[in-house]
Amino acid sequence: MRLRFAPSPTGALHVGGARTALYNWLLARHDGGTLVLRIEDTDRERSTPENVEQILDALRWLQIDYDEGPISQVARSERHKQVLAQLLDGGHAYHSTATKAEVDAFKAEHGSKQGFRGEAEPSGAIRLRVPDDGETVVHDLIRGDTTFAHVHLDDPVIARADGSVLYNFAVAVDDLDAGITHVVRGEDHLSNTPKQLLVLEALGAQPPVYAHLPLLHGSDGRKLSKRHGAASVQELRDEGYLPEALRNYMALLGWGSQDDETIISTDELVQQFSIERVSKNPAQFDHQKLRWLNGRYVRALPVDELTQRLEAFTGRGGLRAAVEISREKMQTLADFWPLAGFIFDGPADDPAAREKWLDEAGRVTLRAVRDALAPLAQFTQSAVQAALEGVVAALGVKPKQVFQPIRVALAGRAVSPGIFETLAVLGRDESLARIDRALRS
RNA sequence: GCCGCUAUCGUCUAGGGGACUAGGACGCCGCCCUCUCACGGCGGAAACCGGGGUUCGAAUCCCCGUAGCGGUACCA
Repeated sequence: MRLRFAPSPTGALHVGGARTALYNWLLARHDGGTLVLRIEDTDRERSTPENVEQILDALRWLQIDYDEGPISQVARSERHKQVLAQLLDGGHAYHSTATKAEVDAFKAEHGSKQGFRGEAEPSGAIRLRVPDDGETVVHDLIRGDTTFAHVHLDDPVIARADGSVLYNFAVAVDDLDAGITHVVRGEDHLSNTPKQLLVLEALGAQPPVYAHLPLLHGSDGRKLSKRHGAASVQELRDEGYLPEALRNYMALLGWGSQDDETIISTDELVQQFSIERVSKNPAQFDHQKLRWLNGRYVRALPVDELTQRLEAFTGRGGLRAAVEISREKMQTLADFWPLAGFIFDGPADDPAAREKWLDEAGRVTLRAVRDALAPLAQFTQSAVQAALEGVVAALGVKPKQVFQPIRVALAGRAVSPGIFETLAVLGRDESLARIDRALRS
């Protein structure tokens, strides 16, 4: 199998494109095949080096690698010109100066169901000659056969008047030259496929096998865009998602394993993935489910590994102890600092929490807590726990009445990692200092 | 407008003629666990787009309708 991922560098890589890349990668790795990366940069207006770099960066982060490329499509313009000449010589294509208005006029005259047919002219853009009769059938691994009657097709422009080639032509030639056996791409290309097939047929070439993936939609059922929150791979990375979790989630968007499992490692995906099981209907991208799935992956990570990732994510060091006590409460890497940042930056400022838990009764309790903690020989989690449970028993109050004031004194908020763990991580001096500060304020 | 694709809980899906009183997961609701928040456990509400066929029998096959989406560029 020779597959390809062929993004157009007109913006950041979005999850839709990332999923297409993933599916191609999964198929290539499953089969021991080859994945070719091609950059479809024939739109010179919108294609930029920055966008190319963004795509490469996104693929690197996702750990989706490729075996050949990246190949720039414009770099192949000599070959494209050569094939263009071949089609012109063979009478399969012709120059035409017909404008959009003229095409519309043609249809008005011949009926809206009649595709445009032009006359050969000495100059102008180049159109592919579509046969008047007959049909082109797209054989699709996911959708079965789709028939396109030639009479409905316009003679497509395959090269601009300046000689530069257009997508439907370049794709067909490049896939052919790269020896691509399977074209796996979004369903938005299904209607383009007969044009590409016609180019290949004019060249007398054998077409690849096609598989058109269902499109990805946002939460409102419409095309995924900025409106739906993070839509690019970079944004997802910045929101603290793990690449392995994102791969798992994207795989599930349009595909289900036989036993309908939800958590599937990348290795298992490589083993199980098959194009035949890809569904035909569009899927909506659901941040909620991704968050949940990411939480599962976060919790499955060894503490050292998670610490390393969080240190890279936050740009801070010495996080291990804080990570250990807060990992159960995180769903994304971005959740860490709001939850545990107080350990390093000092207590947060939450007036509502102070008012509720550091009232007169809270302060009385906090003093008792201080007296119980100060003389501890070992300031370990278990020693702290024993001491505090002693305070609870001695005061005869609910545990919460003792723990919440401590929590607010240490963290400045009513939410934090477990209180025994937090005290142990902060250590005696810092803990007592924070308690004293709370009592003074 | 024309061409085409699609149609199972709110969402992602399992299902490929009888095993379906339609299963799982996210989310939601309730209970349990509990020092907060989470995690975890248990339970619950929630779907076969509509209409015709085919068949002894249809979520599954066919047709029509409807809806959504895609294409219809000298964009990709």
